[in-house]
Amino acid sequence: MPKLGMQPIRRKQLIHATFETINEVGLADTTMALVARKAGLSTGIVSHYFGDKDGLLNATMRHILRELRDAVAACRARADANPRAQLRAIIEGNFHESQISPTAMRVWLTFWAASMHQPELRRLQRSNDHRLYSNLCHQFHRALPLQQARCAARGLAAMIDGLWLRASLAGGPLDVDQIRQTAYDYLDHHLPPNAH
Amino acid sequence: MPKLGMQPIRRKQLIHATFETINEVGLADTTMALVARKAGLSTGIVSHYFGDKDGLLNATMRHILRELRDAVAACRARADANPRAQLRAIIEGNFHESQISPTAMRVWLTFWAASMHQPELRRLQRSNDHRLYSNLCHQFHRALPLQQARCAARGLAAMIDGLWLRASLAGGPLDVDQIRQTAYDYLDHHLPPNAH
Amino acid sequence: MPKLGMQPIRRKQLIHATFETINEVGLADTTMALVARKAGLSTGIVSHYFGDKDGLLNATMRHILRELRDAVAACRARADANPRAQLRAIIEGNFHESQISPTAMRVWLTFWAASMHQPELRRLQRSNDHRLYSNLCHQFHRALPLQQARCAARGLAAMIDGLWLRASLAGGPLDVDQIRQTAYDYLDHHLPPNAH
Amino acid sequence: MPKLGMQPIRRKQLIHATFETINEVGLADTTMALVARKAGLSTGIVSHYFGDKDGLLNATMRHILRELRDAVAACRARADANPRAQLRAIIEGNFHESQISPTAMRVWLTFWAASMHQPELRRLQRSNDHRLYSNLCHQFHRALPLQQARCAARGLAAMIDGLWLRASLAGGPLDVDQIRQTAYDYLDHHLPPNAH
DNA sequence: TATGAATGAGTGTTCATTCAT
DNA sequence: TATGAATGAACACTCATTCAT
Repeated sequence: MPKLGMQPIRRKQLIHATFETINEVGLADTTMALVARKAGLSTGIVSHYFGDKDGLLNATMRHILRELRDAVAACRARADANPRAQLRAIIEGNFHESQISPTAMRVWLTFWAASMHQPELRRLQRSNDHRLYSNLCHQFHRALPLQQARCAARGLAAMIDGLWLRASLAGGPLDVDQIRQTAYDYLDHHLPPNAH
Repeated sequence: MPKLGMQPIRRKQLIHATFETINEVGLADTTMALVARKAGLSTGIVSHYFGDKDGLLNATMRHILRELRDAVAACRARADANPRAQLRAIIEGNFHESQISPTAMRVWLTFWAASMHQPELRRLQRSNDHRLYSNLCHQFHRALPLQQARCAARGLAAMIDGLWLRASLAGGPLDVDQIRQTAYDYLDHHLPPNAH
Repeated sequence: MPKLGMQPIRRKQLIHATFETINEVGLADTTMALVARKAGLSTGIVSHYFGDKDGLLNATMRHILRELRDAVAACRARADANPRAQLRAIIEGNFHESQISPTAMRVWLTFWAASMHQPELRRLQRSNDHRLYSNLCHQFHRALPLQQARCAARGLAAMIDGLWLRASLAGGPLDVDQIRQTAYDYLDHHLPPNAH
Repeated sequence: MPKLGMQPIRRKQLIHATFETINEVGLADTTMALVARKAGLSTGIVSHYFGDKDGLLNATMRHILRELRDAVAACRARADANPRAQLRAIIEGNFHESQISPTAMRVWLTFWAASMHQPELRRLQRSNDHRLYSNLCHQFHRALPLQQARCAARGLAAMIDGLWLRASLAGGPLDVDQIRQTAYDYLDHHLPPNAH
């Protein structure tokens, strides 16, 4: 018998290598040979586990979005149940240590751009988008009338994406506190002062 | 007998064709042959006017940013000189008719992503970024203390970019009024009520 | 604990799977993985039993030719000993039920074509060819002078192969009676009327 | 301006190189690089003129069939109009100098085999088949009742194909006279003695 | 100024084969 | 005996670029 249970290990290896490669040279210059070499594997193995290049890229994007979702969920679970705390937790999750590395942001933006012309990536992107807006809207609505809640949610969602966007271009290390503070500041201006 | 003065005409033709091609098939699938065909010209002509592919892409990005800058400048020129009106004019310019077509947004995001790994594009991008922040900061500072002005400017810049970002993924026609309203709403919450 | 006596079983399974695969997708698209899957076995097993791909193909061709030879021999054994009956039996064997399925004909022609550039297959093909000619010649010679017998044998051999060839391209079910009749008709024109 | 009118020249070069390559190494080992090298051109040029490999192979098969058709037509034009002469001319054309080189026969059979699994090649093959049968049938019918004419035509068509088939496997130079004689002999046995 | 024929390096992908288990 | 993970050479095809005209 061959070594069993290699599939999840190899998949993780390759997804990680893809992630690193995209960060280093950009999606346009990411070749399967480069990814395979970074993973320390042969080129043929990629097809074995992911079918083709698109399969690998899809899996990588799924992985990124799942990690983001998990980070947000973890922050929210640790936070109080009141709207302000939950909204702060969503912001915190989106700019959590694990998420805001320059690498993560660059790759995330790369996939966002790619999703404009690749239906499968687009689907993933839009469902992720929608979840963020939906969560924000729900929490705002606990403290604001529906119309205002929707407006505030749209604004905060845009700001979170915009902060990622601008951070993706920054050269040096990010000032995470400042980024988070900008978003918290939005909250302070949009939630009623007495809201918890 | 060579026709004289063709250079600006051909350059415009090719930049326009590049713009359209990127919008239709994405940067990854934009080949010089495709661009040339859309422009109704031969493949060889591109090298003649732009040197190589990068030259064409740089020129195209410059063209886009210049149009954005002009739109903002025009809006500001028409507006009152007071901070609120100027800030609204900046927002208005960024989401002006000429700028917010789905096409423009997609191409703009495409270049943003590409700029992460191409120094020349990156330089263009960052200087454009900086101008937006700088303008916002200056206007906010006329109504707010420096620290608050900077924070508000960071927030609004992020929101403007974020609104573009989210709009780039939308399938159908954009609700421009809603987009603009979201940004105006930010202003209302961050400018002192009595500021003009 | 290795199962004993699997060899003949596995070989039959794999040869049959090869036969079916070639018929379905053609030799060019016949991969070992496809054959193995059709046999319900793993890819590695083929090398185990046949060494390599050529070994499998050689074995498959041998199998086909053996079946053809057996079909002819069986028909001849059932027939009268006189030349006409023997010649008809040879024709009958070549177009016997077991041989004239569209599948068999396609695979047979596939190997014929392949044999042009593969010495081992070529050897098999030529020896088979020669046997057909030789048998025909011998029987014709019992009723005709040598020169005429040779000519008739060449003609009938060519006709038999040609009928297979043309049948291999037919789309629908074959009109076996018509095929056989065409060959019998040749006999009637070339054997002396009084020959038995 | 670039050199004009290269298209027909290059196409001929490449088709000829394909023909030679298939003859030498077989279709399975015919790579585009091999063909291009034999033509003294680069690999990219093939796509430029034929789209892809299938396009090149289709064009090559078309070329072969056209040459065969032309050879037959030329022989028939030179022959008397009576059925026997026309039938002999058809045989002569099919085994004309230009057609019966071992090379031509091998390539012809190669395409026949390939046509079993490639719809476009199959279409070409069948239309060619049908023309041969149709021509034979028409001429036989001038000397025989319809039913017998059809039977004779089927037989001669099969014999012609069979003679090609058997010749394709011959190692050395072909005995063309013997091949032709075998087919003429068929005629003599199937046409009424007094037919012209 | 403009063409498009021609190049050839580089890509994703396939697949026979090997081998540890 | 049997598996299937893993390899890497070979393939068809793409495309930016060059250049004779």
